[in-house]
Amino acid sequence: MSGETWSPPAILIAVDLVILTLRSSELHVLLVERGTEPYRGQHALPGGFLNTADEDIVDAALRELREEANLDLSRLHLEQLGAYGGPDRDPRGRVISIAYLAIAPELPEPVAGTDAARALWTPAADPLSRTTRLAFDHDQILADGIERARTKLERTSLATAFCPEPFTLSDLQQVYEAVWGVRLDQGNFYRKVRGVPGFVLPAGEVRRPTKGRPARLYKAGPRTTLHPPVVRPTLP
Amino acid sequence: MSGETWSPPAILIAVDLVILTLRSSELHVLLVERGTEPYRGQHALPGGFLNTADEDIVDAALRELREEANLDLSRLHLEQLGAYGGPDRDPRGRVISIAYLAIAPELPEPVAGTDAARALWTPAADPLSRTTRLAFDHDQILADGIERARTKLERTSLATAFCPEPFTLSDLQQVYEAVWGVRLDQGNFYRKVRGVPGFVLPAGEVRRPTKGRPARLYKAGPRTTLHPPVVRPTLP
DNA sequence: CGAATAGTGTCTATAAGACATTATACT
DNA sequence: AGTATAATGTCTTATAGACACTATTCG
Repeated sequence: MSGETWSPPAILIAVDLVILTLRSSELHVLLVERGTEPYRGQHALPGGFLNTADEDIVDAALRELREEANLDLSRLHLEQLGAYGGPDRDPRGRVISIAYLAIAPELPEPVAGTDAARALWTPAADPLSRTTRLAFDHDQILADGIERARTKLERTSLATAFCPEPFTLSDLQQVYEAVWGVRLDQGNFYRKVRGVPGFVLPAGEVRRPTKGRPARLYKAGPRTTLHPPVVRPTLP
Repeated sequence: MSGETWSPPAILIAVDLVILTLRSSELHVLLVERGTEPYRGQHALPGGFLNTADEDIVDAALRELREEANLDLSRLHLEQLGAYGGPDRDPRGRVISIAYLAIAPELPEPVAGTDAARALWTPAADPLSRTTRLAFDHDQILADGIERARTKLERTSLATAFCPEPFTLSDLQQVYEAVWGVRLDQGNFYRKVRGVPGFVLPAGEVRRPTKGRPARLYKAGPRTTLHPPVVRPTLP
Protein backbone atom coordinates (compact mmCIF):
# COMPACT_ATOMS: atom_id res chain seq x y z
CA MET A 1 0.00 0.00 0.00
CA SER A 2 1.56 3.26 -1.04
CA GLY A 3 -0.50 6.18 -2.36
CA GLU A 4 -2.12 8.57 0.08
CA THR A 5 -3.32 11.71 -1.62
CA TRP A 6 -4.87 10.88 -4.99
CA SER A 7 -8.61 10.58 -5.48
CA PRO A 8 -9.88 7.03 -5.58
CA PRO A 9 -10.76 5.48 -8.95
CA ALA A 10 -14.51 5.33 -9.47
CA ILE A 11 -15.21 1.67 -8.91
CA LEU A 12 -18.54 0.14 -8.00
CA ILE A 13 -18.68 -2.90 -5.76
CA ALA A 14 -21.37 -5.45 -6.47
CA VAL A 15 -22.34 -8.69 -4.77
CA ASP A 16 -23.57 -11.66 -6.79
CA LEU A 17 -24.96 -14.90 -5.46
CA VAL A 18 -24.84 -18.47 -6.65
CA ILE A 19 -27.73 -19.94 -4.67
CA LEU A 20 -27.92 -23.70 -4.97
CA THR A 21 -30.55 -26.06 -3.67
CA LEU A 22 -32.07 -29.42 -4.47
CA ARG A 23 -35.49 -29.54 -6.08
CA SER A 24 -36.96 -32.95 -6.87
CA SER A 25 -33.53 -34.54 -6.66
CA GLU A 26 -32.01 -32.12 -9.12
CA LEU A 27 -29.50 -29.36 -8.50
CA HIS A 28 -31.07 -25.97 -9.10
CA VAL A 29 -29.75 -22.44 -9.12
CA LEU A 30 -31.72 -19.26 -8.55
CA LEU A 31 -31.68 -16.83 -11.46
CA VAL A 32 -33.38 -13.50 -12.06
CA GLU A 33 -34.54 -11.88 -15.24
CA ARG A 34 -32.96 -8.49 -15.63
CA GLY A 35 -35.44 -5.62 -15.86
CA THR A 36 -32.94 -2.93 -16.78
CA GLU A 37 -30.09 -2.40 -19.17
CA PRO A 38 -27.58 -3.77 -19.73
CA TYR A 39 -28.56 -7.32 -20.59
CA ARG A 40 -32.23 -6.41 -20.13
CA GLY A 41 -34.46 -9.47 -20.32
CA GLN A 42 -31.56 -11.84 -19.99
CA HIS A 43 -31.04 -14.15 -17.05
CA ALA A 44 -28.48 -13.33 -14.40
CA LEU A 45 -27.41 -14.28 -10.92
CA PRO A 46 -29.19 -12.38 -8.18
CA GLY A 47 -27.14 -9.56 -6.76
CA GLY A 48 -26.78 -5.87 -6.33
CA PHE A 49 -24.50 -3.04 -5.45
CA LEU A 50 -23.05 -2.27 -2.09
CA ASN A 51 -25.36 0.29 -0.51
CA THR A 52 -22.89 2.40 1.39
CA ALA A 53 -19.17 2.62 1.83
CA ASP A 54 -19.36 1.04 5.24
CA GLU A 55 -21.69 -1.85 4.48
CA ASP A 56 -20.08 -5.20 5.21
CA ILE A 57 -19.82 -7.39 2.13
CA VAL A 58 -21.33 -10.43 3.82
CA ASP A 59 -24.19 -8.29 5.05
CA ALA A 60 -24.83 -7.16 1.50
CA ALA A 61 -24.88 -10.78 0.38
CA LEU A 62 -27.34 -11.68 3.12
CA ARG A 63 -29.51 -8.72 2.21
CA GLU A 64 -29.69 -9.83 -1.41
CA LEU A 65 -30.38 -13.36 -0.24
CA ARG A 66 -33.37 -12.23 1.79
CA GLU A 67 -34.70 -10.10 -1.03
CA GLU A 68 -34.50 -12.78 -3.69
CA ALA A 69 -35.09 -16.16 -2.11
CA ASN A 70 -37.36 -17.52 0.55
CA LEU A 71 -35.05 -20.15 1.95
CA ASP A 72 -34.42 -21.78 5.28
CA LEU A 73 -32.01 -19.18 6.56
CA SER A 74 -31.37 -21.03 9.80
CA ARG A 75 -29.43 -23.72 8.00
CA LEU A 76 -27.62 -21.63 5.44
CA HIS A 77 -24.15 -22.14 4.11
CA LEU A 78 -22.56 -18.99 2.75
CA GLU A 79 -19.00 -18.67 1.53
CA GLN A 80 -17.15 -16.33 -0.74
CA LEU A 81 -16.23 -17.47 -4.21
CA GLY A 82 -14.00 -14.58 -5.08
CA ALA A 83 -13.85 -11.25 -6.86
CA TYR A 84 -14.78 -10.91 -10.51
CA GLY A 85 -14.27 -7.81 -12.51
CA GLY A 86 -12.34 -7.23 -15.67
CA PRO A 87 -12.35 -3.62 -16.84
CA ASP A 88 -14.92 -4.37 -19.57
CA ARG A 89 -17.23 -6.42 -17.46
CA ASP A 90 -20.02 -3.83 -17.31
CA PRO A 91 -20.63 -1.21 -20.02
CA ARG A 92 -21.79 1.27 -17.38
CA GLY A 93 -18.30 1.52 -15.89
CA ARG A 94 -15.90 -0.33 -13.67
CA VAL A 95 -17.67 -2.85 -11.51
CA ILE A 96 -15.98 -5.40 -9.30
CA SER A 97 -18.30 -8.08 -8.07
CA ILE A 98 -17.71 -10.20 -5.00
CA ALA A 99 -19.41 -13.53 -5.65
CA TYR A 100 -20.81 -15.75 -2.92
CA LEU A 101 -21.92 -19.34 -2.91
CA ALA A 102 -25.07 -19.99 -0.89
CA ILE A 103 -26.50 -23.39 -0.18
CA ALA A 104 -29.73 -24.06 1.67
CA PRO A 105 -32.43 -26.71 1.90
CA GLU A 106 -35.52 -26.18 -0.18
CA LEU A 107 -38.54 -24.71 1.53
CA PRO A 108 -42.20 -25.50 0.75
CA GLU A 109 -42.63 -22.12 -0.93
CA PRO A 110 -39.44 -21.83 -2.94
CA VAL A 111 -39.62 -18.39 -4.48
CA ALA A 112 -41.22 -15.40 -2.83
CA GLY A 113 -39.99 -12.08 -1.60
CA THR A 114 -39.61 -8.50 -2.54
CA ASP A 115 -38.41 -9.07 -6.05
CA ALA A 116 -39.91 -12.51 -6.31
CA ALA A 117 -41.59 -12.00 -9.62
CA ARG A 118 -38.22 -11.87 -11.34
CA ALA A 119 -36.72 -14.90 -9.63
CA LEU A 120 -36.86 -18.47 -10.88
CA TRP A 121 -35.22 -21.76 -10.09
CA THR A 122 -33.54 -23.37 -13.06
CA PRO A 123 -31.70 -26.68 -13.30
CA ALA A 124 -28.01 -26.05 -12.74
CA ALA A 125 -26.94 -28.22 -15.64
CA ASP A 126 -23.34 -27.97 -16.56
CA PRO A 127 -22.74 -24.55 -18.07
CA LEU A 128 -21.51 -26.20 -21.24
CA SER A 129 -24.85 -27.82 -21.90
CA ARG A 130 -26.71 -24.68 -20.88
CA THR A 131 -28.78 -23.26 -23.71
CA THR A 132 -28.92 -19.60 -22.72
CA ARG A 133 -26.02 -17.41 -21.75
CA LEU A 134 -26.20 -15.45 -18.54
CA ALA A 135 -25.53 -11.73 -18.28
CA PHE A 136 -22.07 -10.30 -17.58
CA ASP A 137 -19.57 -13.01 -16.61
CA HIS A 138 -22.19 -14.90 -14.65
CA ASP A 139 -21.68 -18.10 -16.63
CA GLN A 140 -18.16 -18.19 -15.28
CA ILE A 141 -19.25 -17.39 -11.73
CA LEU A 142 -21.92 -20.08 -11.85
CA ALA A 143 -19.44 -22.62 -13.15
CA ASP A 144 -17.01 -21.74 -10.39
CA GLY A 145 -19.75 -21.99 -7.79
CA ILE A 146 -20.84 -25.45 -8.93
CA GLU A 147 -17.25 -26.61 -9.05
CA ARG A 148 -16.65 -25.28 -5.55
CA ALA A 149 -19.68 -27.16 -4.27
CA ARG A 150 -18.52 -30.34 -5.97
CA THR A 151 -15.08 -30.30 -4.46
CA LYS A 152 -16.29 -29.30 -1.01
CA LEU A 153 -18.63 -32.27 -0.87
CA GLU A 154 -15.58 -34.48 -0.68
CA ARG A 155 -13.86 -33.05 2.37
CA THR A 156 -16.57 -31.16 4.26
CA SER A 157 -20.03 -31.83 5.56
CA LEU A 158 -21.45 -29.37 3.04
CA ALA A 159 -23.91 -31.97 1.74
CA THR A 160 -25.98 -31.68 4.90
CA ALA A 161 -26.60 -28.02 4.10
CA PHE A 162 -28.75 -29.17 1.18
CA CYS A 163 -31.00 -31.31 3.41
CA PRO A 164 -33.92 -30.17 5.54
CA GLU A 165 -33.49 -31.72 8.98
CA PRO A 166 -34.05 -34.44 9.80
CA PHE A 167 -32.94 -36.27 6.70
CA THR A 168 -32.39 -39.86 5.66
CA LEU A 169 -29.19 -41.27 4.28
CA SER A 170 -31.00 -41.64 0.98
CA ASP A 171 -31.62 -37.90 1.01
CA LEU A 172 -27.96 -37.30 1.63
CA GLN A 173 -26.98 -39.70 -1.11
CA GLN A 174 -29.23 -37.87 -3.54
CA VAL A 175 -27.33 -34.68 -2.78
CA TYR A 176 -24.05 -36.26 -3.77
CA GLU A 177 -25.59 -37.83 -6.85
CA ALA A 178 -27.23 -34.61 -7.98
CA VAL A 179 -24.25 -32.34 -7.40
CA TRP A 180 -21.71 -34.75 -8.84
CA GLY A 181 -23.99 -36.05 -11.56
CA VAL A 182 -23.20 -39.68 -10.83
CA ARG A 183 -24.86 -42.74 -9.36
CA LEU A 184 -23.48 -44.13 -6.10
CA ASP A 185 -23.83 -47.58 -4.64
CA GLN A 186 -26.20 -47.39 -1.70
CA GLY A 187 -24.44 -49.96 0.44
CA ASN A 188 -21.02 -48.44 0.01
CA PHE A 189 -22.41 -44.96 0.64
CA TYR A 190 -23.96 -46.06 3.92
CA ARG A 191 -20.75 -47.68 5.00
CA LYS A 192 -18.77 -44.58 4.12
CA VAL A 193 -21.01 -42.01 5.76
CA ARG A 194 -21.51 -43.92 8.97
CA GLY A 195 -17.81 -44.61 9.13
CA VAL A 196 -17.00 -40.92 9.55
CA PRO A 197 -17.65 -40.15 13.22
CA GLY A 198 -19.64 -36.96 13.79
CA PHE A 199 -20.75 -36.54 10.19
CA VAL A 200 -24.40 -37.45 10.87
CA LEU A 201 -26.18 -38.15 14.13
CA PRO A 202 -29.28 -40.37 14.63
CA ALA A 203 -32.55 -38.55 15.28
CA GLY A 204 -35.62 -40.85 15.23
CA GLU A 205 -37.55 -42.75 12.62
CA VAL A 206 -40.21 -42.16 10.02
CA ARG A 207 -41.63 -43.58 6.85
CA ARG A 208 -41.46 -41.35 3.85
CA PRO A 209 -43.68 -41.96 0.86
CA THR A 210 -46.07 -44.80 1.86
CA LYS A 211 -43.69 -47.10 0.02
CA GLY A 212 -41.07 -49.49 1.23
CA ARG A 213 -39.26 -49.77 4.52
CA PRO A 214 -39.11 -46.67 6.73
CA ALA A 215 -35.78 -44.94 6.82
CA ARG A 216 -33.86 -43.87 9.88
CA LEU A 217 -33.54 -40.14 10.36
CA TYR A 218 -30.38 -38.20 10.99
CA LYS A 219 -29.26 -34.66 11.60
CA ALA A 220 -26.00 -32.95 10.78
CA GLY A 221 -23.26 -33.77 13.27
CA PRO A 222 -20.61 -31.49 14.70
CA ARG A 223 -17.93 -32.64 12.25
CA THR A 224 -17.39 -30.14 9.45
CA THR A 225 -14.27 -31.62 7.88
CA LEU A 226 -14.47 -35.22 6.69
CA HIS A 227 -11.73 -37.72 7.45
CA PRO A 228 -11.44 -39.78 5.44
CA PRO A 229 -13.04 -37.84 2.57
CA VAL A 230 -15.99 -39.00 0.52
CA VAL A 231 -14.21 -39.41 -2.77
CA ARG A 232 -15.83 -38.64 -6.08
CA PRO A 233 -15.58 -41.46 -8.61
CA THR A 234 -12.53 -40.92 -10.77
CA LEU A 235 -13.47 -39.71 -14.23
CA PRO A 236 -10.40 -39.83 -16.46
CA MET B 1 -19.21 6.73 -16.17
CA SER B 2 -22.58 8.30 -16.85
CA GLY B 3 -24.38 10.58 -14.43
CA GLU B 4 -25.77 8.45 -11.67
CA THR B 5 -28.55 9.29 -9.27
CA TRP B 6 -26.25 8.49 -6.36
CA SER B 7 -22.54 8.91 -6.15
CA PRO B 8 -20.64 5.68 -5.74
CA PRO B 9 -19.43 4.85 -2.24
CA ALA B 10 -15.80 5.85 -1.79
CA ILE B 11 -14.13 2.47 -1.74
CA LEU B 12 -10.50 1.81 -2.47
CA ILE B 13 -9.47 -1.42 -4.12
CA ALA B 14 -6.18 -2.91 -3.03
CA VAL B 15 -4.30 -5.99 -4.15
CA ASP B 16 -2.33 -8.05 -1.65
CA LEU B 17 -0.03 -10.96 -2.40
CA VAL B 18 0.83 -14.14 -0.57
CA ILE B 19 4.07 -15.07 -2.31
CA LEU B 20 5.33 -18.49 -1.32
CA THR B 21 8.56 -20.19 -2.24
CA LEU B 22 10.95 -22.78 -0.86
CA ARG B 23 14.23 -21.63 0.65
CA SER B 24 16.57 -24.26 2.02
CA SER B 25 13.75 -26.78 2.17
CA GLU B 26 11.52 -24.47 4.21
CA LEU B 27 8.36 -22.72 3.14
CA HIS B 28 8.88 -18.97 3.08
CA VAL B 29 6.60 -16.01 2.47
CA LEU B 30 7.59 -12.57 1.27
CA LEU B 31 6.78 -9.76 3.69
CA VAL B 32 7.45 -6.05 3.61
CA GLU B 33 8.02 -3.61 6.43
CA ARG B 34 5.54 -0.78 6.24
CA GLY B 35 7.08 2.65 5.88
CA THR B 36 3.90 4.66 6.34
CA GLU B 37 0.95 4.78 8.67
CA PRO B 38 -1.10 2.88 9.54
CA TYR B 39 0.83 -0.04 10.99
CA ARG B 40 4.09 1.79 10.29
CA GLY B 41 7.10 -0.42 10.96
CA GLN B 42 4.99 -3.55 11.16
CA HIS B 43 5.25 -6.41 8.70
CA ALA B 44 2.65 -6.85 6.01
CA LEU B 45 1.98 -8.69 2.80
CA PRO B 46 3.23 -6.90 -0.31
CA GLY B 47 0.49 -5.11 -2.18
CA GLY B 48 -0.89 -1.80 -3.30
CA PHE B 49 -3.87 0.06 -4.59
CA LEU B 50 -5.39 -0.23 -8.00
CA ASN B 51 -3.85 2.54 -10.07
CA THR B 52 -6.75 3.48 -12.27
CA ALA B 53 -10.37 2.57 -12.63
CA ASP B 54 -9.64 0.48 -15.71
CA GLU B 55 -6.63 -1.46 -14.49
CA ASP B 56 -7.18 -5.18 -14.54
CA ILE B 57 -6.90 -6.76 -11.10
CA VAL B 58 -4.55 -9.49 -12.24
CA ASP B 59 -2.38 -6.90 -13.93
CA ALA B 60 -2.17 -5.00 -10.67
CA ALA B 61 -1.14 -8.18 -8.91
CA LEU B 62 1.56 -8.84 -11.50
CA ARG B 63 2.77 -5.27 -11.21
CA GLU B 64 3.18 -5.59 -7.46
CA LEU B 65 4.87 -8.92 -7.95
CA ARG B 66 7.47 -7.39 -10.24
CA GLU B 67 8.05 -4.51 -7.90
CA GLU B 68 8.57 -6.56 -4.79
CA ALA B 69 10.13 -9.87 -5.72
CA ASN B 70 12.76 -11.00 -8.14
CA LEU B 71 11.33 -14.39 -8.97
CA ASP B 72 11.29 -16.71 -11.92
CA LEU B 73 8.26 -15.18 -13.60
CA SER B 74 8.29 -17.69 -16.43
CA ARG B 75 7.14 -20.46 -14.12
CA LEU B 76 4.74 -18.55 -11.96
CA HIS B 77 1.52 -19.76 -10.46
CA LEU B 78 -0.94 -17.00 -9.66
CA GLU B 79 -4.46 -17.50 -8.41
CA GLN B 80 -6.97 -15.40 -6.56
CA LEU B 81 -7.62 -16.10 -2.91
CA GLY B 82 -10.61 -13.85 -2.51
CA ALA B 83 -11.74 -10.43 -1.38
CA TYR B 84 -11.05 -9.18 2.11
CA GLY B 85 -12.49 -6.04 3.52
CA GLY B 86 -14.56 -5.46 6.59
CA PRO B 87 -15.62 -1.85 7.04
CA ASP B 88 -13.04 -1.31 9.80
CA ARG B 89 -10.15 -2.96 8.06
CA ASP B 90 -8.23 0.23 7.38
CA PRO B 91 -8.47 3.37 9.52
CA ARG B 92 -8.00 5.54 6.46
CA GLY B 93 -11.35 4.52 5.01
CA ARG B 94 -13.07 1.69 3.25
CA VAL B 95 -10.60 -0.59 1.55
CA ILE B 96 -11.44 -3.87 -0.11
CA SER B 97 -8.43 -5.96 -0.90
CA ILE B 98 -8.30 -8.69 -3.51
CA ALA B 99 -5.75 -11.22 -2.31
CA TYR B 100 -3.70 -13.41 -4.63
CA LEU B 101 -1.62 -16.49 -4.00
CA ALA B 102 1.65 -16.56 -5.95
CA ILE B 103 4.01 -19.49 -6.08
CA ALA B 104 7.36 -19.53 -7.84
CA PRO B 105 10.71 -21.27 -7.64
CA GLU B 106 13.48 -19.52 -5.78
CA LEU B 107 16.03 -17.59 -7.81
CA PRO B 108 19.72 -17.16 -7.00
CA GLU B 109 19.11 -13.56 -5.97
CA PRO B 110 15.91 -13.83 -3.99
CA VAL B 111 15.01 -10.24 -3.13
CA ALA B 112 15.72 -7.30 -5.37
CA GLY B 113 13.59 -4.75 -7.10
CA THR B 114 12.17 -1.29 -6.81
CA ASP B 115 11.07 -1.54 -3.22
CA ALA B 116 13.50 -4.32 -2.39
CA ALA B 117 14.90 -2.68 0.70
CA ARG B 118 11.60 -3.24 2.46
CA ALA B 119 11.10 -6.83 1.40
CA LEU B 120 12.23 -9.93 3.27
CA TRP B 121 11.62 -13.64 3.14
CA THR B 122 10.38 -15.08 6.39
CA PRO B 123 9.55 -18.67 7.29
CA ALA B 124 5.87 -19.24 6.73
CA ALA B 125 5.40 -21.03 10.00
CA ASP B 126 1.84 -21.65 10.97
CA PRO B 127 0.26 -18.32 11.83
CA LEU B 128 -0.55 -19.65 15.28
CA SER B 129 3.11 -20.10 16.14
CA ARG B 130 4.05 -16.82 14.54
CA THR B 131 5.50 -14.37 16.99
CA THR B 132 4.62 -11.07 15.35
CA ARG B 133 1.25 -10.03 14.05
CA LEU B 134 0.95 -8.73 10.52
CA ALA B 135 -0.74 -5.47 9.61
CA PHE B 136 -4.43 -5.23 8.74
CA ASP B 137 -6.04 -8.66 8.35
CA HIS B 138 -2.94 -10.07 6.70
CA ASP B 139 -2.57 -12.85 9.25
CA GLN B 140 -5.88 -14.19 8.04
CA ILE B 141 -4.96 -13.77 4.37
CA LEU B 142 -1.64 -15.52 4.91
CA ALA B 143 -3.32 -18.38 6.73
CA ASP B 144 -5.84 -18.75 3.91
CA GLY B 145 -3.06 -18.70 1.34
CA ILE B 146 -1.07 -21.42 3.06
CA GLU B 147 -4.17 -23.52 3.50
CA ARG B 148 -5.04 -23.07 -0.18
CA ALA B 149 -1.56 -24.21 -1.18
CA ARG B 150 -1.82 -27.23 1.11
CA THR B 151 -5.09 -28.45 -0.29
CA LYS B 152 -4.11 -27.79 -3.89
CA LEU B 153 -1.00 -29.94 -3.57
CA GLU B 154 -3.29 -32.92 -3.27
CA ARG B 155 -5.27 -32.62 -6.48
CA THR B 156 -3.14 -30.43 -8.74
CA SER B 157 0.41 -30.31 -9.99
CA LEU B 158 0.99 -27.11 -8.00
CA ALA B 159 4.05 -28.63 -6.31
CA THR B 160 6.05 -28.36 -9.53
CA ALA B 161 5.57 -24.57 -9.42
CA PHE B 162 7.88 -24.52 -6.40
CA CYS B 163 10.71 -26.29 -8.23
CA PRO B 164 13.23 -24.79 -10.62
CA GLU B 165 13.38 -26.97 -13.70
CA PRO B 166 14.74 -29.53 -14.03
CA PHE B 167 14.09 -30.99 -10.60
CA THR B 168 14.56 -34.32 -8.90
CA LEU B 169 11.85 -36.33 -7.24
CA SER B 170 13.57 -35.57 -3.96
CA ASP B 171 13.11 -31.88 -4.68
CA LEU B 172 9.45 -32.47 -5.33
CA GLN B 173 9.11 -34.51 -2.17
CA GLN B 174 10.67 -31.71 -0.17
CA VAL B 175 7.97 -29.38 -1.46
CA TYR B 176 5.25 -31.64 -0.12
CA GLU B 177 7.07 -32.11 3.16
CA ALA B 178 7.70 -28.39 3.65
CA VAL B 179 4.22 -27.22 2.73
CA TRP B 180 2.41 -29.95 4.63
CA GLY B 181 4.88 -30.03 7.49
CA VAL B 182 5.19 -33.80 7.46
CA ARG B 183 7.69 -36.49 6.54
CA LEU B 184 6.86 -38.76 3.63
CA ASP B 185 8.20 -42.20 2.80
CA GLN B 186 10.49 -41.87 -0.18
CA GLY B 187 9.60 -45.15 -1.80
CA ASN B 188 5.88 -44.61 -1.56
CA PHE B 189 6.26 -41.06 -2.83
CA TYR B 190 8.18 -42.25 -5.89
CA ARG B 191 5.58 -44.88 -6.61
CA LYS B 192 2.78 -42.37 -6.26
CA VAL B 193 4.24 -39.60 -8.38
CA ARG B 194 5.37 -41.85 -11.19
CA GLY B 195 2.01 -43.59 -11.12
CA VAL B 196 0.20 -40.41 -12.21
CA PRO B 197 0.71 -40.18 -15.96
CA GLY B 198 1.74 -36.74 -17.15
CA PHE B 199 2.59 -35.37 -13.72
CA VAL B 200 6.36 -35.30 -14.30
CA LEU B 201 8.39 -36.04 -17.42
CA PRO B 202 12.00 -37.32 -17.56
CA ALA B 203 14.64 -34.83 -18.59
CA GLY B 204 18.24 -36.08 -18.16
CA GLU B 205 20.56 -36.85 -15.28
CA VAL B 206 22.84 -35.06 -12.88
CA ARG B 207 24.40 -35.42 -9.50
CA ARG B 208 23.46 -32.79 -7.00
CA PRO B 209 25.65 -32.25 -3.93
CA THR B 210 28.80 -34.32 -4.43
CA LYS B 211 27.20 -36.89 -2.18
CA GLY B 212 25.44 -40.12 -2.93
CA ARG B 213 23.95 -41.47 -6.10
CA PRO B 214 23.01 -39.01 -8.85
CA ALA B 215 19.32 -38.33 -9.18
CA ARG B 216 17.26 -38.45 -12.33
CA LEU B 217 15.89 -35.13 -13.50
CA TYR B 218 12.32 -34.32 -14.40
CA LYS B 219 10.25 -31.42 -15.62
CA ALA B 220 6.61 -30.60 -15.07
CA GLY B 221 4.28 -32.59 -17.30
CA PRO B 222 1.14 -31.45 -19.03
CA ARG B 223 -1.19 -32.87 -16.37
CA THR B 224 -2.50 -30.17 -14.05
CA THR B 225 -5.12 -32.17 -12.16
CA LEU B 226 -3.94 -35.27 -10.35
CA HIS B 227 -5.85 -38.54 -10.58
CA PRO B 228 -5.57 -40.21 -8.23
CA PRO B 229 -4.68 -37.40 -5.79
CA VAL B 230 -1.59 -37.28 -3.64
CA VAL B 231 -3.27 -37.56 -0.28
CA ARG B 232 -2.04 -35.78 2.79
CA PRO B 233 -1.53 -38.05 5.81
CA THR B 234 -4.68 -38.02 7.92
CA LEU B 235 -4.22 -35.92 11.04
CA PRO B 236 -7.17 -36.54 13.36
C1' DC C 1 35.66 -50.03 1.96
C1' DG C 2 31.93 -46.91 4.26
C1' DA C 3 28.86 -43.08 3.92
C1' DA C 4 25.27 -40.96 1.65
C1' DT C 5 21.62 -40.42 -1.43
C1' DA C 6 18.63 -42.62 -5.23
C1' DG C 7 15.58 -45.95 -6.53
C1' DT C 8 13.06 -50.77 -6.35
C1' DG C 9 10.57 -54.57 -4.34
C1' DT C 10 7.57 -56.77 -1.11
C1' DC C 11 4.44 -57.56 2.48
C1' DT C 12 0.39 -56.02 4.99
C1' DA C 13 -3.47 -53.22 6.47
C1' DT C 14 -7.13 -50.60 4.85
C1' DA C 15 -10.46 -48.80 2.06
C1' DA C 16 -13.28 -48.92 -2.18
C1' DG C 17 -16.29 -51.21 -5.71
C1' DA C 18 -19.45 -54.77 -7.02
C1' DC C 19 -23.12 -57.26 -5.67
C1' DA C 20 -25.85 -60.49 -2.91
C1' DT C 21 -28.81 -60.86 1.08
C1' DT C 22 -31.80 -59.64 4.70
C1' DA C 23 -35.25 -56.29 6.87
C1' DT C 24 -39.51 -53.76 7.20
C1' DA C 25 -42.93 -51.30 5.68
C1' DC C 26 -47.05 -50.87 2.29
C1' DT C 27 -51.31 -52.65 -0.64
C1' DA D 1 -48.04 -62.71 -1.45
C1' DG D 2 -45.75 -58.99 -4.08
C1' DT D 3 -43.41 -54.72 -4.36
C1' DA D 4 -40.65 -51.11 -2.94
C1' DT D 5 -37.24 -49.05 -0.26
C1' DA D 6 -33.77 -49.48 3.71
C1' DA D 7 -29.93 -51.59 5.66
C1' DT D 8 -26.30 -55.14 6.18
C1' DG D 9 -22.88 -58.49 4.74
C1' DT D 10 -19.36 -60.55 1.77
C1' DC D 11 -16.05 -61.01 -1.66
C1' DT D 12 -12.62 -58.96 -4.65
C1' DT D 13 -9.52 -55.46 -6.03
C1' DA D 14 -6.93 -51.28 -5.64
C1' DT D 15 -4.15 -48.42 -2.91
C1' DA D 16 -1.54 -46.70 1.04
C1' DG D 17 1.95 -47.44 4.67
C1' DA D 18 5.92 -49.65 6.51
C1' DC D 19 10.22 -51.22 5.59
C1' DA D 20 13.82 -54.05 3.59
C1' DC D 21 16.77 -54.21 -0.17
C1' DT D 22 19.61 -52.89 -4.20
C1' DA D 23 22.14 -49.18 -6.99
C1' DT D 24 25.47 -45.60 -7.79
C1' DT D 25 28.16 -42.02 -6.69
C1' DC D 26 32.07 -39.94 -3.53
C1' DG D 27 36.16 -39.92 -0.61
